[in-house]
Amino acid sequence: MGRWEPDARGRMVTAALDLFAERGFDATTAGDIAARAGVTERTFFRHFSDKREVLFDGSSTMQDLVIASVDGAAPGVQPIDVVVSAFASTAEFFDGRAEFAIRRSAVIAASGSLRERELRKLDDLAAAIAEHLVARGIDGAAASLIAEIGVGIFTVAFAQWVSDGATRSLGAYVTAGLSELKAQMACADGHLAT
Amino acid sequence: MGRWEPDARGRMVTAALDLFAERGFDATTAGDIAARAGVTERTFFRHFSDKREVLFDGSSTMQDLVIASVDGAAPGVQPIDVVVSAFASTAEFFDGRAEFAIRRSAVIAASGSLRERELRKLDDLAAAIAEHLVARGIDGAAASLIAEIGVGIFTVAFAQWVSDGATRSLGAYVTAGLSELKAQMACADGHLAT
DNA sequence: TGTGCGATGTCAGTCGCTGACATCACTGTA
DNA sequence: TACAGTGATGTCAGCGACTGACATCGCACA
Repeated sequence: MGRWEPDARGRMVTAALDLFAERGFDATTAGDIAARAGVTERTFFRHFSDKREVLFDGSSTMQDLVIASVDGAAPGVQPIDVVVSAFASTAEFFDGRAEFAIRRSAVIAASGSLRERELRKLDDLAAAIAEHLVARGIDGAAASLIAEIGVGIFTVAFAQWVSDGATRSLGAYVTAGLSELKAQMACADGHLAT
Repeated sequence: MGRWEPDARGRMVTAALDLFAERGFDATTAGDIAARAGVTERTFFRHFSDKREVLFDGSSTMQDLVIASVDGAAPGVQPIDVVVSAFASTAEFFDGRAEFAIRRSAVIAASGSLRERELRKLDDLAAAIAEHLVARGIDGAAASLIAEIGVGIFTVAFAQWVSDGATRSLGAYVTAGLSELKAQMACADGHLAT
């Protein structure tokens, strides 16, 4: 896939993250990103379907990890544990990219437009999880609910992980979230609630 | 606030929903909506911050209902029950607008762009709920988690309510969702799971 | 009758995004 | 070595979303 200068795509991702952090998403033009990456605006849009997508280039990797974990779960495991374990399995991926993830997270949080795109990715992920839970024999409505709960736990866990500067593993926050939820539901489990 | 012809805003909402249903969101221009409503494109953008927002004109009403219910909950009630009851309290509002809600829901589901906006509104709602749970003395992390769970339950409940043609009250789906969740968490509660 | 004000219309312009077409760098083949 | 094929890139024209600036209209109130 070599071309003029190699890794045009990677240069665009870096340029975009830098520019969004410097000037903000709205004040950054697609042409600005392309120029800093040494390509044309048209080329930018050939690589990314829209201006936001440049920050979500690796999001399918996470989805693949989660889905693979769901599909690989042993039979008989409680569905909620299947999903939470699936999210916990992404910890290694994120722990190794903590610095990038934190910068990216700050940029996304600062833009309503980018937040919308992130929420959509999470919703797509929830739909995929539900689908694969159904394939495990779980009722459709229950599958959708469990998938949503899993995404909710992950979202809160991720925010805390970022907020704490990624000092502990993301996995710890995910499993703590499940314990917290069980406590809140007045289950016979650990008590972490306030 | 009467002007030339009264209720320009309402006319634009109706025109937009009709056009989106007929041609789809992407194939409808802001100018098309404005023309059918008898105003100018510029006027459309004075009433709505962007093309999508025309379908979310009443979304603050729902948020107000939920937040008021959270604030009005008796002290000592379990946080998860506070939130689920808050969502259940919107049932009357939606039951009375079932036809509109169903049409609107179909239009939104057909457009990725509109789905993103809806997800953002729900996320804003979750953030507001969490904030008001904190005001009730609940720990921040737990508040965020419970708010996310509440939104997840509501989302699934709403989808089922629409899917069933609004034959039963939305409230029934919301409370059933909570029972289902408790069952999934292996709590001492009703068993609705598969 | 006239004056103030808020809602609307008009116009020009930027930016996101796309289709169509030419061009460039590299690859394989004769 | 020369040449054709292929995929990524550059160029250009154009639509639609959105915005700022300014003129105008209709109503209320003195």
